[in-house]
Amino acid sequence: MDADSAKRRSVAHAWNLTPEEARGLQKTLAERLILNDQLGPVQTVAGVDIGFPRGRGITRAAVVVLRLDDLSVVEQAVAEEPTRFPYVPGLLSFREVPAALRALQRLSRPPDLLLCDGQGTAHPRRFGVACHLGLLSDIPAIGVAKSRLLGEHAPLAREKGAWQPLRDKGETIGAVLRSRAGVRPLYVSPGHRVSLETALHYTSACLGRYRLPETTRVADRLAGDRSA
DNA sequence: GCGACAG
DNA sequence: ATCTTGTCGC
Repeated sequence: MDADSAKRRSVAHAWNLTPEEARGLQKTLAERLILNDQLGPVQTVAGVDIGFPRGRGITRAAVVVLRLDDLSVVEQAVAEEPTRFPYVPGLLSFREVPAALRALQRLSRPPDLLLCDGQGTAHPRRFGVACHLGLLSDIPAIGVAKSRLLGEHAPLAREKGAWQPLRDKGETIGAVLRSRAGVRPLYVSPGHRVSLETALHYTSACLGRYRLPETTRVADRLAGDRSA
């Protein structure tokens, strides 16, 4: 094999996985997902985001827990780890999940719901980062991505709250949601223990004055450079 | 073979 | 994701 593929394989080896094996694992794990509502009363929602400070080879995961009723911050946690997997479209979770799980474990109490930065089922094998993190942590999870990985949808009305199903190969894999009038839509999809309808409901409930949910905005800052 | 491609 | 200031547009 050439030098590049050799390097990718060695990095992936930290997970004992080649990209091909990772795809196979996604298909296996996807069978265990719960895609209907199996969650209790939601009082706290956690925003999860990952950052890569100055390309220094480390992955920083930030988790911020907010109260659903007033979106005030309850608790936050950060975890850093050496980056052990390259960015490969469709395999994002293998890069972000390890640090995210560690940050979650540092919370004094698990949140009732996870709002992840990235896709849930709106993924080639229906197993985006929100599915991976939700399944491994066993916490209901929703994927809220800033851009599209795959799928098509009908034209979206310009006003806030407008949404359309996101489809791929004849199935609905998520939805595009206009979080603010005229802005680029959000790509919302179930991660684990949540239906699409419920995913849209809680994503809308976390919206404040900006395009992105407050949960991910706060987590963004923590995962960013100048903090921690 | 030629694009597309979460973060 | 990250590199980075001012600038075009509503």
